[in-house]
Amino acid sequence: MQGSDVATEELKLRNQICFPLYAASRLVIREYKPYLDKLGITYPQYLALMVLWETDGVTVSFITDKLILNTNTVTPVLKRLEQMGLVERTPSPDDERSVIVMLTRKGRELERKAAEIPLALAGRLTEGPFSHEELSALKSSLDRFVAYLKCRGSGG
Amino acid sequence: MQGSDVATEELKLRNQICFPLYAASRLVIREYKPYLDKLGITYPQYLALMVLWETDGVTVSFITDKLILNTNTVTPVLKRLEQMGLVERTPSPDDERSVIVMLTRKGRELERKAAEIPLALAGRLTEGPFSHEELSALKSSLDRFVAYLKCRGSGG
DNA sequence: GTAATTTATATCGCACGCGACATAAAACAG
DNA sequence: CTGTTTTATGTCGCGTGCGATATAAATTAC
Repeated sequence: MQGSDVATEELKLRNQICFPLYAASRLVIREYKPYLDKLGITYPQYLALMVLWETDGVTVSFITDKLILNTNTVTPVLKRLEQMGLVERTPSPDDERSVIVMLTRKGRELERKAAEIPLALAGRLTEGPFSHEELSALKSSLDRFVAYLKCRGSGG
Repeated sequence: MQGSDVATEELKLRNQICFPLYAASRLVIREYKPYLDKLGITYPQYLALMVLWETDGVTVSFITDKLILNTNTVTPVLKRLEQMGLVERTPSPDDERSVIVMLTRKGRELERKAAEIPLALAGRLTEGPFSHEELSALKSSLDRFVAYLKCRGSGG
């Protein structure tokens, strides 16, 4: 009977990890919202811009790989960023199938305005009851979690 | 200069916690998909049903509180579950504003079919390079994370 | 008791997120 | 070189997720 209880507990534990992940993800994005609103962008748009701020002039598939998202999600995001005048999309001369995404001057300027965001978010977390060690361990586990689950999508 | 570096590192750490959360959430939901497809339901629909499997005959706001979602998200989910014949929505006799959500026989029967899901997901995680301690610590941190951020939404 | 306010739920619009499918260019097979 | 396959990107449809707003019932103010 006791062995069964332990198994049940482990089952509960692993089952319940999924909902906290789902809830935490939405809640943290909600923390970003007031700062992103000031820039007039959404969180996925911010993610795409962060990729470009680190490496400008990359293909769509480079961005989908970094964000672990499909083309059918990233393409509309990039089109909206283009409509806002933050990026430009041009076919690659090397491979006409590929599309090169480049920041405009306006897109590069937004990086400076966005610099306050990680500062502000870090402040919000240090206000809370989280030690540096706990956040470090959390990030480390999440990174391994993502690395493990990532490859199970398109063949691994 | 070194003090500044430490600050920069902390900033990076806390900034980068958000993306792993976002990615992990989507990737874990993707792991659920094949099992939920067999039941013909989505992950948010599964969450709503889990609330009802634990406590049947509750109000819409009870479900929104449990799932930390707004009415404008939960109502369409419940209407789809109603269209599938899994739940029934009836105005509360006590308070005509409230809507009581009850499982149908079909909705209760689905619980047994869904029992394999946590088993299967637990299997997938134990296959991976995650110790019981790590998963336990991850869940613990996420729960505190959610509890901390939850109250900052509608007044705390 | 009537008016103003709060509360529970729902509607609307927009932006994802993704499965299924389409299209066009590159690579490959013969 | 021509036909097939693969690859990169895009379109379409559906189901969230949420801000803004609507509606109706309960509560409160007076």
